[in-house]
Amino acid sequence: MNIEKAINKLKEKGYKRTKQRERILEIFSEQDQGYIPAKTILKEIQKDFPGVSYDTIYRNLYLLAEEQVLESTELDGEKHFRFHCDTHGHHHHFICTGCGKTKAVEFCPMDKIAQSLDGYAVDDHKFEIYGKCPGCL
Amino acid sequence: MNIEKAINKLKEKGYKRTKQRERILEIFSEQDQGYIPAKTILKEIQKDFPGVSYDTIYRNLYLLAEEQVLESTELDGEKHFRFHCDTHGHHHHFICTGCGKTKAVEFCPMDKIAQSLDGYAVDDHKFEIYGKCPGCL
DNA sequence: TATCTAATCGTAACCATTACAATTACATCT
DNA sequence: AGATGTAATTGTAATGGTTACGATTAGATA
Repeated sequence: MNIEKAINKLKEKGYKRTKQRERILEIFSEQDQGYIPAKTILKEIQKDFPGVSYDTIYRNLYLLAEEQVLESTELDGEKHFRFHCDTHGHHHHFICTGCGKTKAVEFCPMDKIAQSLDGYAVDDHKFEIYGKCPGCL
Repeated sequence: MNIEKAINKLKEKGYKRTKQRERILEIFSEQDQGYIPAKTILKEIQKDFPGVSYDTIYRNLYLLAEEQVLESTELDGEKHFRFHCDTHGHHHHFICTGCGKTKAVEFCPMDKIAQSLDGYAVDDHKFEIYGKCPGCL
């Protein structure tokens, strides 16, 4: 997902192109190796837009996640975001607790357990693996 | 895991038996169907110990989790706890977003993906399924 | 350019969690 | 039972991420 594509996706829904929003997308495209905490996004944007507010950061991150441009997870009580991986199908992530970088894991356990949840309505699931990547070992 | 067993486990490590700690364990044994938020534990204990402090609740919950008496997870940015399931082997949970009750899922995806993480050190993993249980549907 | 509305800013509130000094309670030993 | 050592609790405040909102600004469209 490149920036223009994302901006256009928003445009179609009536959302405007703003410098701040563009910058947020830039940050993710510059470093799309792993999940980034909201705090880090804020700090990064402040370099260009010193007066940027929390409202702007969170509103945009949540909007982008809503629109499937980003995907999010919660690590250590902080919300983290990364570009949504739409290059391949549904999958999960190994997340390095050292550097935050992720590695795709092309396996979804849901296929294996569907029948064991008869009578239950499954809305969502989370499968994440935590550890150290080769670079951090 | 009954209360006495848990208390003894702590005793062996030099931790003392206190009324508050006992009450915490009681609460979990009274309602061991699902994850309980820390906030709820606090409220419940306050009925018996009006002056109980945050420190006491969190210290005990974390201690009990550390000692494998409880297990914990984070839902909606809040820490939740439940009795540790030691009656059967390693497994995961379906968690009802309506009532919080859980259902054990006897399948761990880690077995299937071990080989795909060569060179990575896996420390932990999380697999949770969210939805509505039959009772909440 | 006028207008409409989304978006941002500045700031404060919110809320779960964490921290800590002072006090109290538990367990053990004599 | 009383003294002692240490864990545990209390009371309260700080922390930190997130959320909220009125006032202002800036895209987009005609």
